[in-house]
Amino acid sequence: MNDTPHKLKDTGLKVTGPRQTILALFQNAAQRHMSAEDVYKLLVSDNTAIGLATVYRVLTQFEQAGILNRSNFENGKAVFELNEGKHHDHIVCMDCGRVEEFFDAEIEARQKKIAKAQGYEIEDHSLSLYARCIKSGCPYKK
Amino acid sequence: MNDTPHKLKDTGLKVTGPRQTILALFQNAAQRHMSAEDVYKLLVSDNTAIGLATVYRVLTQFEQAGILNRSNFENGKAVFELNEGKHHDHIVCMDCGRVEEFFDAEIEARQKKIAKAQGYEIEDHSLSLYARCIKSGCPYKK
DNA sequence: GTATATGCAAAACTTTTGCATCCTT
DNA sequence: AAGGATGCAAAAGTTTTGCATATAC
Repeated sequence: MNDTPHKLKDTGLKVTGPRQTILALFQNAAQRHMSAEDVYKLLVSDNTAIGLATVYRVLTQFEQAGILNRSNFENGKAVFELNEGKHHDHIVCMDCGRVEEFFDAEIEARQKKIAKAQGYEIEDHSLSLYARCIKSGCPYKK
Repeated sequence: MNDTPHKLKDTGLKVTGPRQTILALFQNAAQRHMSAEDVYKLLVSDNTAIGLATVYRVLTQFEQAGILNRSNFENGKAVFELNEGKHHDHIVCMDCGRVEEFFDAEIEARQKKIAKAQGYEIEDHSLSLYARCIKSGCPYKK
């Protein structure tokens, strides 16, 4: 059931307490997208003593190991989410901060085509839509 | 020829030395995309004494006035460019840092459609392709 | 036992703000 | 003359780093 240790070992990272805790946090937390500060606060509220510096180090290592993905939204803080192998882009609600995901093959295809036409080979890309909910679920809907 | 004062007056901003200098800098500089630090360094190398805090304030005011556009690339620093009324997205070269622009009506249309389908109305968006030059112009080409 | 990880504090880096002074209108 | 703008220094916010100690293998 708890395959966290295996997942860590697979990457060559030592299986330490902080790493297991933080990985489990992403696997179980209510919110899928979290900043370093979000993670740290969750740990504190769980009475789990992990230093903020360790949180940053672990998040960076997890990103390099392919366990997490990092995104930079317009608020200036990096947010992380579990990498489940399916690339996607984001819609960020400007009212409530909720983050949803989407994937569009046509946008992906056109990006490649455009880059190539301008003489580039895409290594990575980031597409974020900043929007306002028009559905009823948004708690901050005007 | 120098319509800088008019452009500033039109926005309701007072025509001050720093504002004229910084606007002229964007109108004449070799690079179209500049961070606050880039601007500040250019000013220093021109022996123009403008405080870094003023640079930040002016850039923010110019953005709010619609004179400049702000983008956040993955390096964590905001970059500004002249707003010439034509929305576009960016290709950032990961070797040399060069920034190119593109616009694709189809991508724009699909973004709107996707947001709507998920219950959002787009307010803004940011699309950046991180890529490597395959043409000869890149000075850092491998 | 050795190499790596962690915690804490300090530092780095970008951006913002308080306040006295100066400048535009 | 009055309100807004600027400069400087200090502060704020996020992320990184140095170093002594603790932990995994």
